[in-house]
Amino acid sequence: MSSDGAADPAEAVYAFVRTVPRGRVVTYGQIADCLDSVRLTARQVGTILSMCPADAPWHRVVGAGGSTPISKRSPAAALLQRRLLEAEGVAFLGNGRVDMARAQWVDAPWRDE
DNA sequence: CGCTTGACAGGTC
DNA sequence: AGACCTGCCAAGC
Repeated sequence: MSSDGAADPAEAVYAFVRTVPRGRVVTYGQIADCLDSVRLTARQVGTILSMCPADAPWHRVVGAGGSTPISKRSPAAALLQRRLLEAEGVAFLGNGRVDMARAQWVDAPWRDE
């Protein structure tokens, strides 16, 4: 129905986070790296996610290292995120960080380490 | 058209 | 270990 369709980077981000399975998280940079089709940067992902609609599991998106930068803007949002993630079975570290080693979801085109 | 801002990332001090 | 700087790139004014 629209001529643009996939030209909307925001929709690509929402679509990506929707593909994240329950109990798994992704980082802003990871999204930007996988969505190279829309040439996004980690910053844009965050900005877009800030407008995130209710149908996008934004709580599965965390910063690098499993931190939640939203905590400075909205501590309530960070708490909600942690709540939702814990409810999904995501492992948390003692300092309020996600256990990336276990919860970070890796898509196919992940480079060799 | 250009400066400012921004849910980031990584490095340095 | 916390504070500060740069790079990235797009959207807003």
